[in-house]
Amino acid sequence: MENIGLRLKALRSSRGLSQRRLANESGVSNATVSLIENGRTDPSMGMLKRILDSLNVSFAEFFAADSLAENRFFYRHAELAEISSGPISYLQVGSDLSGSQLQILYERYQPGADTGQSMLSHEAEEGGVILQGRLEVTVGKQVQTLSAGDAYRFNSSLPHRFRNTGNEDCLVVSACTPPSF
Amino acid sequence: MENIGLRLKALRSSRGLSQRRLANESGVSNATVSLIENGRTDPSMGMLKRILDSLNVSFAEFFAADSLAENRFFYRHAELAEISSGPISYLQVGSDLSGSQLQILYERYQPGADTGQSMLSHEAEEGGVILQGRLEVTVGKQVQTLSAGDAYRFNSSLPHRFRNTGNEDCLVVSACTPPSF
DNA sequence: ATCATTTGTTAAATATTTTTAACAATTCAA
DNA sequence: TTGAATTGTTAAAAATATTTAACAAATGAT
Repeated sequence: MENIGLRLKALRSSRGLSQRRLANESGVSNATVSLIENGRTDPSMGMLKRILDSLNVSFAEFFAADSLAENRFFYRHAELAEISSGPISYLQVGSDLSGSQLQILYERYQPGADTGQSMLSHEAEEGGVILQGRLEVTVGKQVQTLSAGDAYRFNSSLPHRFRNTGNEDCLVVSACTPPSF
Repeated sequence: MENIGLRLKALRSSRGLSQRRLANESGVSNATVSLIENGRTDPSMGMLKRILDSLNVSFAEFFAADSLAENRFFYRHAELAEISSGPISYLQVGSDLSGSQLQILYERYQPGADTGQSMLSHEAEEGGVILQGRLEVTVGKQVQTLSAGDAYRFNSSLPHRFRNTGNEDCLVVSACTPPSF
């Protein structure tokens, strides 16, 4: 049950809980949590259920990530999938987009962060809304600096580039169809 | 874990398997299957997985029925839920219809099978298509004998009755909204 | 630095599940 | 009807999971 352990560990740490804290709230021992997470035991349904209950996660939700096509509707911020970090971090809504036509990202650009001038393009359509900071967006030969509340939208086949020209982090929510990476 | 046992039992019998047969193909003892089905034990995830594997059902699929609104879209014939057997057998598309407005059934009437003249009615709307055999349908004061390709449709508040007047099994696909049982 | 918490892990004791092996009840064939 | 095979169930034995209680390592506060 290696897989179950890994998934539980990810779920617990995404909520910022310690093994003991989770164990207490679940009514199981901390040893149980440890053994399950490390795949050193084959937990009973009852144990797993008690733990998932205290996390407000149903069996269905817990195992939903199994299906290739995801069937989850709601995601806590801590559950967003970090598909890239560094000067630009991308948090994706949903972890498995196979079979999906839509990709939604929560992006954070550190000051000076730049997607580069490579101007790479791909066959898709994308757009986004700026939440905080300043973002210089280049599409084709046009350049604009956007700030909180502004938005963009274009065909991804046009060369494009993003750059944080401000001195604070820039936050963006973007969407792309079909998913680009 | 009462609920899980019932679901497993439904799943197994819908495939026409005995406890021993399923146990052998899963590599567990028949006692385990019996204990789980009757809720007399709290099975380990490993045991449940071995059993579900041999049924070609993933955890995600098995627990998907947990969500009140089902999120499955496709059902193999062997997965239809047998909600009644005997002279008239009803196979339902989907096992949990709570929250759903539509019930779809695959019905088999043995020769002579009769829903009875009780003419009970309920507040709903229903209809169906005959696939094979002959079916005498009574609605209010009207009587018709339908055969393959024919169909029916009426408000369930009218008294109605179904009877197989032919000498071969009669197959019907019906729909009802809201679900009647 | 030091002490006190808190972290995750693990061995031994306990509790539970799982198997083995039997049982009665049913089904099928002759 | 009979015997043989299959059904689902269950008690006792065997195997395994869970808890208790300890440990070392990391963290935080004074």
